[in-house]
Amino acid sequence: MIMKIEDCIFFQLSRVSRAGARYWHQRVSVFGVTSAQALLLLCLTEKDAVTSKYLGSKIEFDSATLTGLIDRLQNADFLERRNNPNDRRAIQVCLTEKGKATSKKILKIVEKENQAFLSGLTPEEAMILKALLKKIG
Amino acid sequence: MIMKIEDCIFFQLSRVSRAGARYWHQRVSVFGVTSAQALLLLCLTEKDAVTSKYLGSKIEFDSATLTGLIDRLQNADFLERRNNPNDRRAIQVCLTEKGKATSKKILKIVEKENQAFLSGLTPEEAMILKALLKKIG
DNA sequence: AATAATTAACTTGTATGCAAACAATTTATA
DNA sequence: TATAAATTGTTTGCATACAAGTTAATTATT
Repeated sequence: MIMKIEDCIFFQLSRVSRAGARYWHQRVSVFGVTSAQALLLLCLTEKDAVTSKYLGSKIEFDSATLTGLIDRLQNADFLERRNNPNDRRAIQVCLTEKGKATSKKILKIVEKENQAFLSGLTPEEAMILKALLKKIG
Repeated sequence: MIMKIEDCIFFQLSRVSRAGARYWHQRVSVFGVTSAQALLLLCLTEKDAVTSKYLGSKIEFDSATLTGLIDRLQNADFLERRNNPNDRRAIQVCLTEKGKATSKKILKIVEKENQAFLSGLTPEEAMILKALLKKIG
């Protein structure tokens, strides 16, 4: 019954997630993208020319959030929407040349920045943390 | 170098934090508050009549975010701003009767909801996760 | 005391994040 | 095949989040 705010998982997740987003944003802002935009570009290096629905299932973003993210990345010429010939409801999200170049740069630093952000933990603790987070949801 | 999005700590933290916020929001929305507002009210059960600066250091919210949060909680009559006699720049954030009653209700469920949200983990794993999150930042 | 530097909170502008409602299209079913 | 149901993506409205700049008040320095 005596639960301090520091022991509340919802608070701790929010706190650390925000700290991570701030840190990650600082690293990728030199490429002209935000932290969420960088994650979306990373996603597209794994598989290009995908639907918004696919992206939603992959990074678990709401469709409305994705519309906005795709809008801003498209306006900044990192990607483009193409018509899907098989389904005129769907779109194809495709990286532009600028988007490909930028996502490669992000891919190059992501592992190092993961370690840097978790430098307060031992490598074993970092592995455990990632495994536990993966197990939730 | 081959880092999939599922192995990126920034993505995992964002994903699980959002899932937690959605879950927590569902539980506290019956009290008329959002997930962030519920955390702020919890914070005030520990110590009432505090400055915005104190709240910022306690839950690590930006001052601009806090102004908005306090605004909305004040408009819904959960708390009020009082003048601080010692420092006319500062405010005193004080729970109203409605705020006290509501924060007590939230305090009553927070432990159970913590366990429910982490039901996919063993109690040991849940403890380890909380300890590791606490260690970051 | 007069001025400079600092501080607390607020304002502004932009980007998530999500619920709910919507339009266009496709699929299922009568 | 005509219509109902489901699906894809967008729009709208609201609530975080945060950087940068502002105002009023306090503290430090000359």
